[in-house]
Amino acid sequence: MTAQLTSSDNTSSTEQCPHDFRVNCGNCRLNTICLPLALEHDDIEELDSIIQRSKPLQKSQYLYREGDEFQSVFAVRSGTLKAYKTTDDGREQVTGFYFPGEILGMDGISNNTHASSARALETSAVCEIPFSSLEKLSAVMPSLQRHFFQLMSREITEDQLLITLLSKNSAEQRVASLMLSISNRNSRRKLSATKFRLPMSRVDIGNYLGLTVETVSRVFSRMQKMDILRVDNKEIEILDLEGVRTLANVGG
Amino acid sequence: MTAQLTSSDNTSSTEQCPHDFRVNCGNCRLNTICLPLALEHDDIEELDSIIQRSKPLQKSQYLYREGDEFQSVFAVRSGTLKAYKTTDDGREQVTGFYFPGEILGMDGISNNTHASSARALETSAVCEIPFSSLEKLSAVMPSLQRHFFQLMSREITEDQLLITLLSKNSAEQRVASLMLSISNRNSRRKLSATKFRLPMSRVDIGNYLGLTVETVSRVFSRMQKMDILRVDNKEIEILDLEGVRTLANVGG
DNA sequence: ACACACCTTTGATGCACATCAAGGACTGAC
DNA sequence: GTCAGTCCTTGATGTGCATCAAAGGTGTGT
Repeated sequence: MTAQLTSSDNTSSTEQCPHDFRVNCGNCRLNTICLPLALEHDDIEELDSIIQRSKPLQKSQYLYREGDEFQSVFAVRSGTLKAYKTTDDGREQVTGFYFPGEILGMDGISNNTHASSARALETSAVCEIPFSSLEKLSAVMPSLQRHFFQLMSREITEDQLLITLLSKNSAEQRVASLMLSISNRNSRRKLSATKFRLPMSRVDIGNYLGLTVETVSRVFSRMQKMDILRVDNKEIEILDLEGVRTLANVGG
Repeated sequence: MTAQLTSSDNTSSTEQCPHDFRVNCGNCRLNTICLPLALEHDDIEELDSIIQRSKPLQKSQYLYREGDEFQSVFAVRSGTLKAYKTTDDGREQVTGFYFPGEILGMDGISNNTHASSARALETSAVCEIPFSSLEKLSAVMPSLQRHFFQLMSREITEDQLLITLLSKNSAEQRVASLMLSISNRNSRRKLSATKFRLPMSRVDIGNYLGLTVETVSRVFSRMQKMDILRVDNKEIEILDLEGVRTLANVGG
């Protein structure tokens, strides 16, 4: 990982608390994920100055709700959030899970209104980035403008992947794909790609993947019998990464 | 519709050909859809100067292919295009249909590579907007920057709608929703909201909606029996718009 | 330590849509 | 015009996942 730009005052104890909000972009562990930018030191400070950090969200607290006025996008600093829409007949559709370093809320730009709700799956801290400031800053920092175009474009391509998954793939392919996705996002954060704790419930997984809880549970059981996954409630261990990949693509 | 900004040289015969590429943004019939901007006359001319117009695409010709280097986004001037991804095992997933006034290609920004392919469903004309020029222009035209952020955000919210549709809704709800979507997009272009010709095949519809051709066909037949739709091959007439809306939301 | 609410698993049954199959309609080439 | 190819429709059958049902597990607050 790249060198810290500053050595600030929060190296007090053994390690900084992941939910600590007294951290700036320059010394944030996640800045290579959230801001893979060729920014000058001054630029980072300028960006840093518009970002608001606040107290962590507790589990199941809302970050924003569908219909709220859109003002900011958010970067996850710690924890996990889910975004979801409520359908006309009152059901939920989970549209994404957001891990540290990832940005959410961009679907609110088009109508100045959040198109989905977001809530914490566990205690989580976020950085709030007021969109109007971001727009102004983007106009004078071409690399920031480009970065946000790219972020939004990535959101589109990821949604397209999910569309394909839902439209064409079996229950096993869907669950295997999600496990791979989480695995990849963990390794990007230098965490284990094969052993992790799921922050979301089976209900949320099923909801995201267009399956019922029962089906998700059954798929996990089958994958255990195949010896490619070990499941202990929310603790997951991928025993055969290649096997999961095959299952995700070739399908079963 | 708003007044034309200029009266140019292409009012020759009765009406300008819809595929004519010698048209600029100022006098384009679609500019209230494509560019609902508070742009000054000079700004529109500047934007106009970066846009490239070329010969129409014939049916089934590619606009771009998955993996091509990304250089431009495109605005549809006439005709219809479909965008689709090819899955690992060689199947197609249609991710969207694009009608006149709509923008496609934005999924290529994130990796400088087109994430999907786009081809014409019928003879179609497009405006090519080189992205590098667009970026530069956006930095000095705040309303243009905002417009593109909004366009991309809208693409995200529309993908989320499709995700919900695929994940939660029955075959009838899906088909009814697509008919409504086409109806709405037609009326935005001052065309009939109840009578239109489908530019895409049943295969494409099924592919987009995650259904087989047979199911799409059967749903059309059922909707005819219910007297809410008249289907004659690709000619569609919505007989009971309220009925279609109910079917789309409440489902059946 | 207990109780209560919620989450997860497993089994039995049913159904919506896929698959397989075949005939008919449209389209373009010559 | 007619032929070949593609597209669309309809019917018969099969299956993957939803639904219904119930029991065991997990965590939390007191």
